[in-house]
Amino acid sequence: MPVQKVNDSSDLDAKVPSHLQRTSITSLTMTSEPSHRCVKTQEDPLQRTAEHTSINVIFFGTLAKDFSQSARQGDVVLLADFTIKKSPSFLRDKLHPCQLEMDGKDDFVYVSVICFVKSLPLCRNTIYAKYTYVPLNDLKPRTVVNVYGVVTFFKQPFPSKGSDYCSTLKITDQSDFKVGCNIFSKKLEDHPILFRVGDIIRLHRFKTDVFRDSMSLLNTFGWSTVTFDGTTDSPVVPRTSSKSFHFGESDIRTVQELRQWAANQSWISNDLKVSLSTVKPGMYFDLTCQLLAKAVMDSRCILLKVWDGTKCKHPLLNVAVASDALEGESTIVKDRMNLTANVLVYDNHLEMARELKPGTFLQFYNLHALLQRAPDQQPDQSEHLSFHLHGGTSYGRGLRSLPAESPALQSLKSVLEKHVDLDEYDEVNDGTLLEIWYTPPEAVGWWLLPNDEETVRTCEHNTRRLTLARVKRSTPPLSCHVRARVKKYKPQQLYQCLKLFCSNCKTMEDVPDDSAVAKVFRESAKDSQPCDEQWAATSSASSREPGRTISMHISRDMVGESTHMQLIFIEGTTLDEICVLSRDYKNLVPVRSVNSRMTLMDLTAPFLFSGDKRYYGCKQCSLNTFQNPVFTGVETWDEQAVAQALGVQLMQYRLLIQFELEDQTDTLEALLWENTERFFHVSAVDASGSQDLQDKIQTIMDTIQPPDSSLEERPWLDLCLSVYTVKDDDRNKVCYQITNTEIKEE
DNA sequence: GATTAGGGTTAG
Repeated sequence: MPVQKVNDSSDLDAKVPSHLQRTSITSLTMTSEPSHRCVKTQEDPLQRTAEHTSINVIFFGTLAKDFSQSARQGDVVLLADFTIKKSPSFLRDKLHPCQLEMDGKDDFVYVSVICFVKSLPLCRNTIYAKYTYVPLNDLKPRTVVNVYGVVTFFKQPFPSKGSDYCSTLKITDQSDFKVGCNIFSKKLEDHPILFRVGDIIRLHRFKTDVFRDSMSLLNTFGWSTVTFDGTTDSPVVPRTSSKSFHFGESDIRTVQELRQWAANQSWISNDLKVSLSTVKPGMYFDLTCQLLAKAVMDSRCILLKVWDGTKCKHPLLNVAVASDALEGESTIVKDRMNLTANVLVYDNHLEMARELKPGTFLQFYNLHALLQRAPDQQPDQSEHLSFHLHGGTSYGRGLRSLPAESPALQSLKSVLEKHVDLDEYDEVNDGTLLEIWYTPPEAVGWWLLPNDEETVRTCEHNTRRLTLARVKRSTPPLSCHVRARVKKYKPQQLYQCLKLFCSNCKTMEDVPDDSAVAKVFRESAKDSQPCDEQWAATSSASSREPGRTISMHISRDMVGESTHMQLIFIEGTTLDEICVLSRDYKNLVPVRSVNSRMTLMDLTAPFLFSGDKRYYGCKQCSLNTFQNPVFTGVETWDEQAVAQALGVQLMQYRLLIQFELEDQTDTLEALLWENTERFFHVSAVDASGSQDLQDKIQTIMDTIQPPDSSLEERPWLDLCLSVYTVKDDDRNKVCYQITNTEIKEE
């Protein structure tokens, strides 16, 4: 006879064959007449020790297989035609002195399938043992009981000094008695699933005892726990890792009654929820949040970057982590809005933190808010708020992930949804939302605007700060402000940033290198005879090289004037020689002789040496008025006056650097051109003759873009940008220039 | 197979 199923245990009675008589387990003895007996029993009844209400049943052969496939724990079964044997395990298991063996082909079993709930909805016509729950004020020492309670304190399971994890909790009920409870189990998943104070717990088969004058509970053989959210009016959903457990309408009622009662208790109703917007420095508090990113700091510390969608009133500490060490999304946008809390998780909590995946909802218990200074922060800057989950389990300190459907998360999720545009921002690199952050400080609070840039803007206008992505979408002409880092710059050889610029024809060219200039000098000095000009007084000397004469000419117009030594024309020197001479003479104009007439050198060479400086003329725009120069009416000869007298279009020294700027939204190439001298606090012409000033520029560039630095190591620049168009092959090309910005001086 | 803990702050 195979195992058969019926829908209701009351149907079992109808299945009892007429020749058999039903009996109870307690009345079974070794002398019972088996062929006339059948028993109705249920697995795992409650009160099984005292009256031997529990009996071991052993199935053999196909019956064993059928039964194991049909029956589950808690089912009511009808057994017939069994054999009664002495129980070999009686002394050990304290169950019935007998056991039943089912091995014959005539034996039969009916199984009444009762409903095991994994989740609601309930199966209504279920039958299960009548569990009795003892009010907490009625507990007697050294008994095994079932209780319901509201959790007033709990610790997440922690490793005990023994072999198991230990959950420690305290519960209460309508009697207002507080009872401590310890649960030991090797398996973490068997521990009660508790999220917060106010949760409701049902304990089955817990042993009572007295400890320090109050009752305590300890799990004992056959124990189980089920927990429920304590929120009134929320669905009563049992939380357990167990695949089968009893759960009925009376449980729902009990949970609802406890919820209602607890809601009016001061210890729970006064428990105000702390968020990032309400946390105060020094506080220990519980935080419900979402994990954004994590990074292992060292063997005893993990950084969790979290948010709860609320904006902290204190500046939040940002713990810098190399991007490749960070698991999870970039928090840059949320950092800027003071939405990201950096939580340092220590010691015993690492075991839990290691398993967490970004995106998970988290509950921290006894998190410590601490004001501290970042390592690179100046003492005069305000301290930032950091969060520490210290080692240990005092005050229930710990953390756990929360299932997304948890009622405790409903308010968090609705707050986070209001920031859904931030995620959108991350996806499309759109700067729209950053405008909140980029509005002027007085509008949003000083703490949102760091003052850690290497540059300072000098412009008067108060235009909004934009992201680079926004700048790129804007329509020129436009002035705007950006906060960006230097990704790259050109030229990498900084001496190449020094340019010659003709303000007349807008030609720009590199400063010729010395070898090119020296060549012009050599060619000019070759086989030349000193020129002979009526307007000039000349003195000549032989050089060391045969056939080369060095001549100096001074304008006769100037002889007798105080300025006569201010402008000297020199012929037949090498580049090196004129450099040496220029130390002693204010203005040296190198010339050559063409058919005995004085002529300027090829304008590849400087037309004027003045101390350390060399001045060049524009090849396109210089007029050849040297035939009849006029040297009167000039008080002080400078490069302008000399150029004018010689009919030379003076080229200006300029510094040109092309930056590749970068922020979290985009990159953009911007020139430092018209504003370069102000930016570096260096004049281009001075830099042309000074190694010190060139070194200064190099030092500044090494500060804003340290060699071999990662992006995070590079400082932010607060920049004023000018967006404009230039014609390029009849097409309008949009250009960007850094204007009104200076490097901060130390 | 007994034991573990039995709430009450790290000190980064």
